[in-house]
Amino acid sequence: MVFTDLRQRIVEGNISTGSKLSEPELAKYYEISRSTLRDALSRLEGSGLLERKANIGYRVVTLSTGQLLEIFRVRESLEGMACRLAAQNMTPKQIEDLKQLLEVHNQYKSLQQGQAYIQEEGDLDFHFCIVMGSGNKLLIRLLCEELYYLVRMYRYQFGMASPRAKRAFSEHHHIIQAIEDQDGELAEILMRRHISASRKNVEKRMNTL
Amino acid sequence: MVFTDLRQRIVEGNISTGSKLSEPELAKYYEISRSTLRDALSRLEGSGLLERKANIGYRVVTLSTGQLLEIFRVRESLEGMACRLAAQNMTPKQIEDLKQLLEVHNQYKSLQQGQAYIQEEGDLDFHFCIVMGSGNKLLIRLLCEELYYLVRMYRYQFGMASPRAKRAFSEHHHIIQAIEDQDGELAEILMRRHISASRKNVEKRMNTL
DNA sequence: GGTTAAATTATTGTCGACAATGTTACTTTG
DNA sequence: CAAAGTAACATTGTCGACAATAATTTAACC
Repeated sequence: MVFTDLRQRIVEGNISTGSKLSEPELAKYYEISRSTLRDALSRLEGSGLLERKANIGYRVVTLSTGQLLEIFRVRESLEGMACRLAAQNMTPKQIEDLKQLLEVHNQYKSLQQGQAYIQEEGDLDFHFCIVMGSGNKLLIRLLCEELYYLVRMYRYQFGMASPRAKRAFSEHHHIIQAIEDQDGELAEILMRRHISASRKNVEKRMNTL
Repeated sequence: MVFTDLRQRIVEGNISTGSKLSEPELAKYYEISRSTLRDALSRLEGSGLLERKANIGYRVVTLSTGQLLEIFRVRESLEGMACRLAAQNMTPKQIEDLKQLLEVHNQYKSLQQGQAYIQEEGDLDFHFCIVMGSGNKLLIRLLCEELYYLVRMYRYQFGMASPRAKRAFSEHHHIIQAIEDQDGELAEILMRRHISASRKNVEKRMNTL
C-alpha cells in the first residue's frame, strides 16, 4: 500500500526530513495517478508526518530538538493517563502477556550489556501495549496512530542508544506492578516519571553538545 | 471556504451526527468538483469529525456518552500539562489578558443567575487561552485544532446547561492564580480537578437518565 | 408471499487533461 | 556587472469522465 510504504520511508529517513515531495515524481514511482497519491499524502499530513503549504506542496516535517521535547511533554501527559486507565481496565490475560513481553526484552543481549533498550514496533512495544490496555480509543488514536510514528522517526534520526537502558527496563517492571495492583494513581505517576526521565536525559545530551 | 463551512455545519449539528455524506450532492451544493470537495473531507477526517470507510464513503462521527467520557480523560491529561507549561511560560501580558477575560465572563447575566457558564470560541474561551499560553505547538494542534471542535460538537448536541456554572467560574480564578504564582505543579492539579469534576458531573447525569 | 439471485442504478475510486500558481532562467536596463 | 523585469518552465489545484465497488430494485423460484 502506498500510504504505509511512504510512511515507512519517511519514518526511517529514506525520504529525508524537511525535503519537498514531488507529486509527479512519486506518482510515477508508485505507478499511480496523482489523485490517488494525493489521497495518501493528505492522510500522512493528518498523521503529522507531512506539512502542506497552499500552492507549494507537501514537505516532510523538520525534526528539531525543540519539537522532540514538546513530544515528550505530550507523551508524559497522555501515556500517564493511559497507564492510569490501563491499571483500571487491563484484563489478567493482558497483564500476563505484558509481563512475558518484558521477559522477552530481558533476554536481549544489547540490554544485558547495557547498550540500548531497543523499542520494537506495535505489539512488541511496551508503551504501545499499555496504551492499548487503556481501552480509550481516542488515546489509542492519538498515540498509536499519530505520535508513535513521529517518535520512531526521531529514533531513526537521532539514534537510540541510551545510557538509561537498564534503568528504563527496571522502571517498566515497576509500572507493570502498579498496574497489576490496580493502583491507577501510582501507575500514572511512575509512567510520567519514566517519560520525564527520558526527556531530561535528552535535554542533558542537548546541553553537552 | 468549504472546509471551514462544512466543519461549522457538522459541529453545530446542521449535518446530523452519524449521517453519510454524499460527495455528488455536496459538490453540487458548493459548486465545486468532487476532487476539491474530497480534499476538504479528508482534512475533516484528520480533525476527527468524519470517519471514512473504503468504497463506502465519509460519515459524520457518531457521538456517544462513552466517547464523551473518553474525551474528558484526554482533556484532563493534555490540558493539565498545558496548564503546567502555561504557568512556566505565559508572559505577564498574557496573564493580564486572561484575567480580563474572566472579568468579562463575570458580567454575563446567565452566569450571575447560575444558569450556564457559556463557553465562547477561540480567544474568548478560557481553556483555549491557557493551551495557547503553554507555547507547546503540538499541544496546541491536538487540542485547539482537533479536540476543541469535537467538544463544541458535543455541547451543541447535548446542550451546555450546567449546574457547575458558578463553581467552574471560581475554579478558573484559582487556576489563574496558580499560573500567576508560576506554580506549574498546582496549576496542573487544579486544571485536572476542574475537568475531572465536569466529567463526573456528566457521568452523574448519565446515570440518572 | 417470502427469499434468493440477477440486473440496474448510484456512489466511490482512479485517471488524464487543463488552469492557476510558483519557480527558474534569461534578457534588458541602469 | 548587478538588479529588476519578463518569459519559459515546472508544480500544484481543479475539473469532468470512466472504472470498480456497493446499494437498490426487479425478477424468478420455492
